[in-house]
Amino acid sequence: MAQIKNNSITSRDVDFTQWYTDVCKKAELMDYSTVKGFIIYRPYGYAIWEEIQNYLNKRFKETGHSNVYMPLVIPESLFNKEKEHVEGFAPETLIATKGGESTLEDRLIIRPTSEVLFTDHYAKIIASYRDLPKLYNQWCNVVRWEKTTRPFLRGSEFLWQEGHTMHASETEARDETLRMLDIYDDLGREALAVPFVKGRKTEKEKFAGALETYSIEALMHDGKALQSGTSHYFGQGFAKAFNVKYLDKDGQIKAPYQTSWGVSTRLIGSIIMVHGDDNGLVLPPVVAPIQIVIIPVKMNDEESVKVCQDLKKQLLDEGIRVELDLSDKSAGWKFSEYEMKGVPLRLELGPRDLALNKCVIAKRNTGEKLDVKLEDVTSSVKDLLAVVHNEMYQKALTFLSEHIKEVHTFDELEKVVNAGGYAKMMWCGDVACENAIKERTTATSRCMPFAQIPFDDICPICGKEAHYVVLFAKAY
RNA sequence: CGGGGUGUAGCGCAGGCGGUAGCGCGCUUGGUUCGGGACCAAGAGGUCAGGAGUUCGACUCUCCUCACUCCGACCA
Repeated sequence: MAQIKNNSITSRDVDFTQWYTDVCKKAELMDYSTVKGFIIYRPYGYAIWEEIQNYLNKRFKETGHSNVYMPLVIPESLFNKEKEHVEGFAPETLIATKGGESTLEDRLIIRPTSEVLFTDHYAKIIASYRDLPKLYNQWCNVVRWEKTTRPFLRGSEFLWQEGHTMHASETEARDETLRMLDIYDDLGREALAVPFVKGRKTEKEKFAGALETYSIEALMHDGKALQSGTSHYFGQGFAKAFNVKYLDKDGQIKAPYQTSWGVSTRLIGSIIMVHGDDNGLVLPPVVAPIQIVIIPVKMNDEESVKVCQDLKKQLLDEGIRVELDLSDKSAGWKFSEYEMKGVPLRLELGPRDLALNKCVIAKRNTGEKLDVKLEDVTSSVKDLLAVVHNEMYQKALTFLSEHIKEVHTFDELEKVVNAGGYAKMMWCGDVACENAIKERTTATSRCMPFAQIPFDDICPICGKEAHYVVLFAKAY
């Protein structure tokens, strides 16, 4: 009945950082490799990523995007064409300088992002307004030479998708930027059970080379924010730098308007830190590699094993990701193991259940155990998966709303960000105020939320007139 | 790049006075178990991170190097 104390992981409230690392490893999501900052995505962790891919690929294709694949390397000469972009990424590029025995004249940058490659390619394939829009996406890995690394949150290499699009009009490109941000928001609400704050980045925080950057921000259990996805509007900057042009209907040569957008395996970190507890991972059903695990309580009881196998087949037929664990570990060990791995539902079945023609289904998120008649298992499981998702989302949403607080003074802001959560502040728009906040509290501006409802006239930092509602928080 | 920490069996850790290494978990085999991380028995498993120095002798002392990890500055 009672939750067993799990000695193998650190408690969340004792040391959140250690808890996070413990979960990543003990739930078998990843392992460290021999190269710093490069992790091994183990099958269970990679499967979560595959479920995220499934969701997004469906949405991307519905909205007219095609998947492509670009090279891993970017010639340095090409990379240098867009100035702000270069300055933003130069400090963290990994560069290949040698091919075989010969030194490379034009060094090859391992892509940190692929704006350059896409734009260069677009210059070749776009000639007419009839060629627009171009809606491409790629799933790949990128490399950024990070100083400090943490599994899924910040790695020298990570997996992501990057969409890159070209449009004939500014309006269309701006719409695209926001449409994709909405899809990310849907991903959070419908699949990850993670509520995001959507908004625009300040000048200081926006992407190198973009005119505008929008982001989805999630709030972790320890009160720190995590930028979980971004969508950028580039205007014609890259297009002009890379000489992308087309002949419009009116006979004029024009440069197209560009966007890019991406989410990465960082989302896995966000799932872990939003939903996890002291017994380990808690996975939202939509992306859980195993949605329900069946555990026969008495291993060598032929009758219950047979019923378990029948139930497994029924669930499989309904498209539910089910696993039946017939290994010779004890039932208690299995309970703990699948809790650690965050499996949303567990079905227990033993002789005592069989006598009553029922089984027990336990919900990972609440620990509740329910008696379910054997003939109702399939329909109950479907319902329960939906219930678990909703409960997880609502819980996270409540936590988020309780951790957004309006502040009117610097002291209040400091108190809020130190306690964990977002300080909602009216801001003048001057980067000097952002810098002052960062210096004193280490918190940064996360975004200017779309719902801009002013609640004060002056910026508490400098005392000048305030124009924007901004959220500040300590962030990963 | 600055500051700390750790490197001994797959994992987590002991160890010492300088004399060539041990515990727990895990793993293998056999048996008994099975409703919240079962138990018994028998096994396998080690260039003590690397290099140099001191010494008759270094896993232990000295110096250097490397790796990983955590905290800051930078980023998804």
